[in-house]
Amino acid sequence: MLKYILLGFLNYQPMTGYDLKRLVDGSTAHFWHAYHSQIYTTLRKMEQDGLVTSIIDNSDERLERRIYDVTELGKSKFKQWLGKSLTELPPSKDSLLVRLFFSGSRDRSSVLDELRFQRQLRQQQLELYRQIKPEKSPAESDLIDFDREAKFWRMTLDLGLAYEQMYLKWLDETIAKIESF
Amino acid sequence: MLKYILLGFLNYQPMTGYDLKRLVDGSTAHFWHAYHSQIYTTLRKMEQDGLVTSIIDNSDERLERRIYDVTELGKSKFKQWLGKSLTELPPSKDSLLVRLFFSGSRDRSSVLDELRFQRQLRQQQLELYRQIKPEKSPAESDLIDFDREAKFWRMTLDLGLAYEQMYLKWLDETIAKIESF
DNA sequence: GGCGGCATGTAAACAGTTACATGATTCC
DNA sequence: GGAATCATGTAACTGTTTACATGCCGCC
Repeated sequence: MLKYILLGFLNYQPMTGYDLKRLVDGSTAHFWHAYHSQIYTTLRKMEQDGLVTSIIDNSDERLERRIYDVTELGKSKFKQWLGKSLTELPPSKDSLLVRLFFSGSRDRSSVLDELRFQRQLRQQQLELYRQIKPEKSPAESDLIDFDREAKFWRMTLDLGLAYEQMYLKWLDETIAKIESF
Repeated sequence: MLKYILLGFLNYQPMTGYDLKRLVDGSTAHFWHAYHSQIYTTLRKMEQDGLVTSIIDNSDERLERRIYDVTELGKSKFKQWLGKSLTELPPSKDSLLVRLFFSGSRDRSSVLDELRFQRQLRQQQLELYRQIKPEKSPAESDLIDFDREAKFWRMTLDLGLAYEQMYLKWLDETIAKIESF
């Protein structure tokens, strides 16, 4: 999956691993995050597979930057991937729910502390989403063609917002339930 | 993570890999799914690590069933894990959103087809959740102590229901938006 | 002088997925 | 007779995470 995210961004412009990391953090991280280590190794793998090429930029003298660009093969594989619709629900994984599921034997206060802390984090995440303006940029404004692109970005952000609000509501209800046990 | 789910279930009763697979499918799969292959290999790994023991049951003659039971070490590791609260938001991954994010270059009809199909799947998932009654059982009713346990199970199910409803609403809105481009 | 951020990567471990494999029983 | 489900597992691969590693620059 990460492979396609990187191809997707490289379609806009050649970039370094670090640029890609920032783009991912500023946009797709909310529904697909990646560590820098994975980005660098995936780029190397993609180069071996002929999906991207890289050149070393020494213009800065003291720092070597490897700039990646997508190849024709990369472009076609990306389009191929976009062309094949998902036919299943993406599986979701939520370790908080796993923990709650098995919390029958835990102290009430311990469970409540955990849920209240998650509530804080969700609230912060919601504020963060609210500050994002897709009209302006996904961290690197001028890279991307913002007619159609921004609309799709906006839609994914809308789900993020709805998700956090739903989650907060559920946390509040769940905390209240446990308090009244 | 799967390790703790398996320990959690084995705390109720000794079981085979297949029993665990069914329990997972009938309860935690909505927030943490696992393939049978992973369950079997994880159980072997856990046995090596001393978290569980297994005995081979030949009572059936034609079929060898390996029955796993949690050890004291397994029980204590499980409690230790439950004791350490999550301090971060569990990362979420949703490949549909990745695809939508990069759908600026796609045909409108292709995106719409994909979203409409996801809508169907989400609707089915919602119906499925609505049929689940935690009061009755998580597939194997008599295994579990259903005072406190069922309440926590119910809470995770509530999130599943809220999630599907939120997702359906977002899909409807998003489909409408794309239709009106 | 120390800290944080920029910028790059590798290595090892762990987790998860897909494919292969077998054989019995039950339902149509 | 064939398909589906029960029931068990292994092997190979892919993907992800954590830890290790380095060195510069700018700020306080």
